[in-house]
Amino acid sequence: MKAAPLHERIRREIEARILSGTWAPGARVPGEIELMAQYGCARMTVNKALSALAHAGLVDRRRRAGTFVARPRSQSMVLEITDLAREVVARGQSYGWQMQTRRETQSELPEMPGPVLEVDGVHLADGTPLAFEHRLISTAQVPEVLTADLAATAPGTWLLGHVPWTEAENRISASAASPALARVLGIAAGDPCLTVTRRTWRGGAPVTLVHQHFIASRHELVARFGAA
Amino acid sequence: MKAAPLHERIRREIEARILSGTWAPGARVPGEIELMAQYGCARMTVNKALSALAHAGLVDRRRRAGTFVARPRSQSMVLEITDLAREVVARGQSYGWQMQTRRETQSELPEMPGPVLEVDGVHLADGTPLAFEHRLISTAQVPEVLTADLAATAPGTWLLGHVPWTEAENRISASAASPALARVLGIAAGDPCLTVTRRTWRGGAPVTLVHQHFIASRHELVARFGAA
DNA sequence: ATGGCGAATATGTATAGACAATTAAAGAGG
DNA sequence: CCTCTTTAATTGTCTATACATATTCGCCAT
Repeated sequence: MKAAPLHERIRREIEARILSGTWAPGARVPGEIELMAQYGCARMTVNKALSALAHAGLVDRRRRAGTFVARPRSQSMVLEITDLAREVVARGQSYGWQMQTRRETQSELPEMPGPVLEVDGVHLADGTPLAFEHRLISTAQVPEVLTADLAATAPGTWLLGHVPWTEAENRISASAASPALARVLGIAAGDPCLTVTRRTWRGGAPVTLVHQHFIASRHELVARFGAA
Repeated sequence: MKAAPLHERIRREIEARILSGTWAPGARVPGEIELMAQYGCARMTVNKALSALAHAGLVDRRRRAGTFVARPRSQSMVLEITDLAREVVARGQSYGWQMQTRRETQSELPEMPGPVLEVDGVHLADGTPLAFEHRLISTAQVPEVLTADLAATAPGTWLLGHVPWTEAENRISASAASPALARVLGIAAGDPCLTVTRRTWRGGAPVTLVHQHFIASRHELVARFGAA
């Protein structure tokens, strides 16, 4: 067995009763004093357990009123957007990156104004195209990127190892491949593509804006949440 | 101003220094004793701040070694999969649900065996089709669903208000509409669709399995993370 | 009934101290 | 130079206590 800390044990036992439905949404959870007596420990210990549950959104806590099982609201899930290179390798395929264009320019886009490095390229899995990527990187925010060898390392991979982000936004959509996109990916025009548009900021300032167009038949995004 | 608790203030100040790049990934964060002296508070207080940062993945803590700024790994984002009805209404459109078939049956699917309620239907936004949904709900896990009026309330909405989940998985992909799907959605066969397949479990037992096919031009998924 | 007001109560925050667990680093021995 | 052992630094957990803060409840006056 494992010697789980007490606050962890308390947390898990309460969690189990909530998830099993023993304590229905809206039901009252025993107060800190009560649990403290029940487990024979200090209030700080049960407080830590209950605070963790509140942070996870499993319970609502209100002063004077008490602690209650939260009613499920939205399925907020963790979507792990890992590095594409890592993801491909994890699937047992070989990863490749083919940079096509790279130029420094001045962006006029309202969502990312100023000097940018613009990079286009194709991600390959086992030598065949997987996705086309068009990316802008703010050189004002990330001047070091100008010295990076983005022909050897995909920009996403490079950024992941060098720049932390504070805010990010992903938009996921589907579209039919344009003739130009189809040519680059080696598919037929009109074939469905999964498009991911990702913007990241650091402290309010835009860092990068990327469009990735995946060949629909070769890629899907998987988001998981919960116990392993 | 706000009267932020001390541990919150400490957390935010450290967080700011990490995100601004003042403290680079791998750099050492002052130890608890040092911060304790710096802020003139008890160790539990700085511990709470640092623990929160560790929980959020911003720092790594190792006994004897110290606390270090974590190097960014994967962009793990929170993808809010809200209820479709709510989402449509939030966009200022009217929401509608049109159930098409409903039958109790025995599922042979390995990922969801046993007795299930099978529901097909179309989600409407402003009266026009937005997505087709095919759903299985385990009646062993959720017997109450048999008495729910799923013609009036979309099954997703009903489930969200009645059943908590412990584990869930989303798969997001793109595909071309089959003739049958195109007919139901009122689009042309071959038009791109965004497909979301969601499975949820409660304590290891499957609760529901749903396929949602969105008309690509009318819907995209948005995932956000970070400060408002 | 109704609306305001005070008091009881549950949570939130913080302190000071103690011991346990982990493990990097220094030192001892070969 | 390498390996094993010891040491010590640092985080992890827990206690017992105290006061702060928000909010519900009931009392009281209207």
